[in-house]
Amino acid sequence: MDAGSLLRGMTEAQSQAVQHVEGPLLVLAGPGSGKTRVVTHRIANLLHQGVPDWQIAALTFTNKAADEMQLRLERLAPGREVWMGTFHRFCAQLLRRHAAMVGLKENYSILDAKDSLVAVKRAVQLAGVSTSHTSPERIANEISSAKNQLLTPEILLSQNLNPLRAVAAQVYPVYQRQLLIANAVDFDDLLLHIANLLRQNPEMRQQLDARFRFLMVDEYQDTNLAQYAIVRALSIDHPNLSVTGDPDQSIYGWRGADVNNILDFEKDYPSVTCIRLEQNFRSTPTILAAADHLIQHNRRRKAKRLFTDNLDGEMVVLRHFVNNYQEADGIAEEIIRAMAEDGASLGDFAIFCRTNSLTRSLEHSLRSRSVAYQIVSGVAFYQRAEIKDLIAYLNLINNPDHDVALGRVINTPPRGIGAKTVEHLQRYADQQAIPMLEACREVDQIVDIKKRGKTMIKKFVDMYDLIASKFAVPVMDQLKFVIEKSGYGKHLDAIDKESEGQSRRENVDEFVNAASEYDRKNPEDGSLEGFLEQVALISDTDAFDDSGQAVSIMTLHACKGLEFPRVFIIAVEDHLLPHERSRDDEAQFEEERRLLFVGMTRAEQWLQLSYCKSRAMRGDLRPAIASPFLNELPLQDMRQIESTPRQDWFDNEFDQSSQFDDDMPVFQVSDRGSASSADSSGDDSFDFGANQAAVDEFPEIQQDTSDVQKPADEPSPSEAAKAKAASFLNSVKTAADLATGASAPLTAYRKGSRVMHESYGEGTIVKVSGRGPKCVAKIAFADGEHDFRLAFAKLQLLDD
DNA sequence: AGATTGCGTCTTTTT
DNA sequence: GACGCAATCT
Repeated sequence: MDAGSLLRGMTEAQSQAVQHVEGPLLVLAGPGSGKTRVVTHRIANLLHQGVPDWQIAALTFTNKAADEMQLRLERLAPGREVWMGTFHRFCAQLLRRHAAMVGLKENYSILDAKDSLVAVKRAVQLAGVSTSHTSPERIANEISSAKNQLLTPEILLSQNLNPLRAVAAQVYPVYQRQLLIANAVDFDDLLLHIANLLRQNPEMRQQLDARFRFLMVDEYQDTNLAQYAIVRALSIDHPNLSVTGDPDQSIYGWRGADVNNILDFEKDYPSVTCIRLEQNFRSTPTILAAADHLIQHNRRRKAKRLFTDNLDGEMVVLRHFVNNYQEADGIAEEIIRAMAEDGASLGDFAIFCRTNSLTRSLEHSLRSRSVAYQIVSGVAFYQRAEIKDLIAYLNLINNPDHDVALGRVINTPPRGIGAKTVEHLQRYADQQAIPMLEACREVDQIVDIKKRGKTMIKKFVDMYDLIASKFAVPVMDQLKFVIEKSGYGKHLDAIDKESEGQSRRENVDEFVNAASEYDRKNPEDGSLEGFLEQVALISDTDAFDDSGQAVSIMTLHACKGLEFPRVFIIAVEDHLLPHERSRDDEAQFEEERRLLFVGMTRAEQWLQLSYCKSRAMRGDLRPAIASPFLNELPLQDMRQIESTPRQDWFDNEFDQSSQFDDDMPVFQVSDRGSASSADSSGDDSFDFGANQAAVDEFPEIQQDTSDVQKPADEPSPSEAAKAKAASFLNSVKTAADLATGASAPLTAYRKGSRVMHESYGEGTIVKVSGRGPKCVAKIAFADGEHDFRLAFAKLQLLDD
């Protein structure tokens, strides 16, 4: 491809950016302004100008963004290999080469957030600090933010201001020391170590600066101090740094991102060329105007003018619903309607929400209508217990010092090595400052461990040596060997037999496939180490499949960088968007506004915002209030749809005869209103108004309730009991919704079991009898009919 | 040792 | 609703 055709169809501003070769470049790119296109074309142009592949590196925040760029570049400049990837991957690979300089070995492991929390907990114990007024999570958070700001343990100790920081400062050095012993790093360390290396080794910095002569950073508004330091250090002798971003899309302030990095870029590099991409090629003018209207309300902001030549489209919809179930149903219905009438396809739709927990009712509604969906960043595949277990085995093989991994597998499957024994092992390891596997090998030295424990540990070490002896074979073979020899396979089969539900074995098989896929892609340089690195740095957002025929559901954070023809944003309500934890601080409040801005600007043709009158959260039905952001939209130009209230059971007279009305739609059968959700009645933010009325009106029901929940030792109903009664009524309402002949996805507790979510899949309701706590529904499933009883707070499967 | 159960706590966003 | 923890049972 020649230089001329690289510019075809580009605006003046775009082609200027593409043609920029030497010197710092700042591209302020509004949403949908063709930023990725500009970046990839610029890389192609650099190559065309004779810049060697290896002198260029493009840093992104997600693997998906990197893959997308890679793909597009391949079309522009086939066969050229430019390094593209996330900040974390970039640092991980550099660190492999220079591990020794920070006291690590090159086979170091990367801890994910969960693993790192485990390590922090251990460090808290060892440091001997009290967590009475804080939690390991908070401490971990504090350490993480310290790392993001490039603060060493020493600095943190010297400037302890608030009590939480002071505690974190005590734990931080202990934690760091343990990570070194375990030959491991956490996510933040990847950046921190590299930033420190670059600062402390001028020679190495110089070399790398020369090596990565042309550096590009995407989403620059989301860089934190560590990332900033790295980028700057690599652009001193060769300041061919090009950054793209949009201050209005900065949504990671909570993670240490600093918008000033982009706002002050011109100060850092006075000779910068600044280009603004303000023309939007994505959305209709109506959508763009609504988003622009909103973002104008941010005070701390660089003024920007967004415009588009696109044709006018439908009005933005602002829709109100009675509750979240209706909201979910309404969206599902709209999707079905748009597909039937407007020729839309499943992949056109996306649903965004503020928090992950909001996806639940959506799932129910879509599944019950057989609308295919994918949840981006839901319960992650790699976070499932069985997958994490296997990864831990592999980690321990690759890095025998990995204590977190050892802690995870030493008694999984059960090998008779109990908590007490592990504790003794850990203490010994801490004393000797050695990894725990080492301690296992020296188990004879540990006086506290009984003979039986010693034998068990020796057996475990033998097993380890066996599975670790297969080093340097394809990862898939290694994995299969582990599954067989560790006894984990048998263990899994036992579990799968025990609980009929989803098969863990299937997940494991999928993981084995992933391993074989890795082997196939890396026939030469494939190694366990590489596989583990890839697995550690993969994010759930990356699993998003845009070719698939499915509706996409994701958080507002996950939607950045994506676009969809039709977008729904749900729960635009106060305390959710803006989130209650971000309401008080103005900077955070503005970030919430940007979050909504990002969501709105993903839409190409059609956009709906919705909010509810009440929303079920944590088992309780809570009143919801419209988001203040809604008043900042051009409402007169939008289509507002009010809810048409369904006959809600507790909104009206309690009419017993109509309880099992056959026409009543089935909403959701679930275990709403759990017994543990009590004691919230004292809280002003809870309103049991409607339910409370029912409680007062039907004392006999309340009597039933207290019978079920408490063995008659409480004389008069407390506020808490009333609240429990209210949520109980909620459950009864659910039973009332069971209409004969309807089909419903059913999730239930198995009687007497702690197993949550025993899913029975789709079933048809054959018969409903009784009511209240005695209500029994007979439901036919593929494997036959089962009776379900709605007991207090739980849907129970009766004995077979 | 291991399984089970009840209880208390926390629940935003993620590389 | 999810999870960790501690008390209790098998």
